[in-house]
Amino acid sequence: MIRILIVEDHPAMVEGLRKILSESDEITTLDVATNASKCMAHVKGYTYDVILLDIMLPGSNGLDLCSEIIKVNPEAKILALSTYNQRYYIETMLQNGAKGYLLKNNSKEVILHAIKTVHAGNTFLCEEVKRILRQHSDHSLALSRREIEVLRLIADGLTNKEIADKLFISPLTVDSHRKNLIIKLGAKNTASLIKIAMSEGFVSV
Amino acid sequence: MIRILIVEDHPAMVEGLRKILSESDEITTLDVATNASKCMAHVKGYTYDVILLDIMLPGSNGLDLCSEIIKVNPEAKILALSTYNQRYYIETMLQNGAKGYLLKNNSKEVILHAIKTVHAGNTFLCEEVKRILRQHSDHSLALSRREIEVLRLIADGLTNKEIADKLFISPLTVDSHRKNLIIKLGAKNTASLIKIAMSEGFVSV
DNA sequence: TAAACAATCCACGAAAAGGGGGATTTCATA
DNA sequence: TATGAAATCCCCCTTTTCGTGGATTGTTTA
Repeated sequence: MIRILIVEDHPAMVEGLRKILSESDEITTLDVATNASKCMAHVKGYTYDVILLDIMLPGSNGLDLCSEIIKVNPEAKILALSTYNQRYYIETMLQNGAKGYLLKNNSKEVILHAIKTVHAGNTFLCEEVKRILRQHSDHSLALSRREIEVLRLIADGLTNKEIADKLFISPLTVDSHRKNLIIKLGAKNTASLIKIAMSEGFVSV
Repeated sequence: MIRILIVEDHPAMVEGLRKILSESDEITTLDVATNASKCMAHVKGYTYDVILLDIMLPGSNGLDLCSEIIKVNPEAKILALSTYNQRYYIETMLQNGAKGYLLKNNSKEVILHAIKTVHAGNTFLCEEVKRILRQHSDHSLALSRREIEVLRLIADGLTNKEIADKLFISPLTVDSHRKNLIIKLGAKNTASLIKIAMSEGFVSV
């Protein structure tokens, strides 16, 4: 029996998952957590076979929560389940230790198959996610830590000078980062840079 | 018996809604549509008591679909059901004829109550949506048609001159729109303008 | 019908960003 | 230990945006 923890804050979604999971006699939904702290409380008290983890949670996000869970239990088999198909989310989730990434528009069959795959110790990515990861895997989309930091400050409306003051570096350095960001994300200027950054999930709404 | 059409493309969500609705003996789920064209086919062939309409649909969006449905049946009682709490979505949905707006994080009780309220001919907005509509209702967030048009072109990386050429107006006019947009949305510059615009839903990802 | 708003256009100067270079240091890792 | 990437800093010149002010012509609508 595969024992599941569902981490999800939409009641209707929880009902649906419960229903779908109950149709398989290999799977049982043991617990449901509707936010990060409840999730951690469950994870600290019990070892689940698979954790179904949503990305958007009230007051926190699944990306950080994933790291937290892995810190407590490095063996945890986390399957991300999200509406969001942003590349950054997918990559960060996998970097943070998730064993799979599943979009919510998948059928019940795919959902069940994903859970079984992850439980068996393998990685599961749904088709659309695979496609997204293939896309521009050539044109270097990998942003450095500092670049992401600068990017978010730009999105908040700070100028090169203001960012420089905040990070204790030269405005010229910030300008270099900005130019590199524009090139890396294939933007035309700062405006489209922000649009792309948000589409990819680097900057959250 | 309140006859429902669910327009939603996440199988698990559909299952959950079916389950929740089936718990009320006043409500029955007659049909499910997973995209806009299937929805229109259903709406043209039958008159539902309430239509539960998701905003994010494959290849189209609930905003336009709402107008389409109202065009076919001006009496349709549409209840928007969405993850998205962007002000623009809420306002546009209501302008386009929806009778209610419900966020997916609401409990089954609220969902059932919303359906009954809309069916009874009243408007239903969940608490968070009411709160969002109250916020900055003072500071004029209403953008004109032209402003939204210009805003989206700015987000795509076009300069004032390029936008001017595209819209057959003077670059100075575009500049005026840009400045007004920055003031109206309370941005510091174009970068933060785009971030806010996307957060509010004026520009989609 | 007057007021309010949308959409258009303008001027001037300051500030910021963009384009195209180049360079050094540090740090991880292959 | 050499290679490469990340992070830092620099120059020159052009283009674009920003901040301040305006003004006119329509079209709703209270």
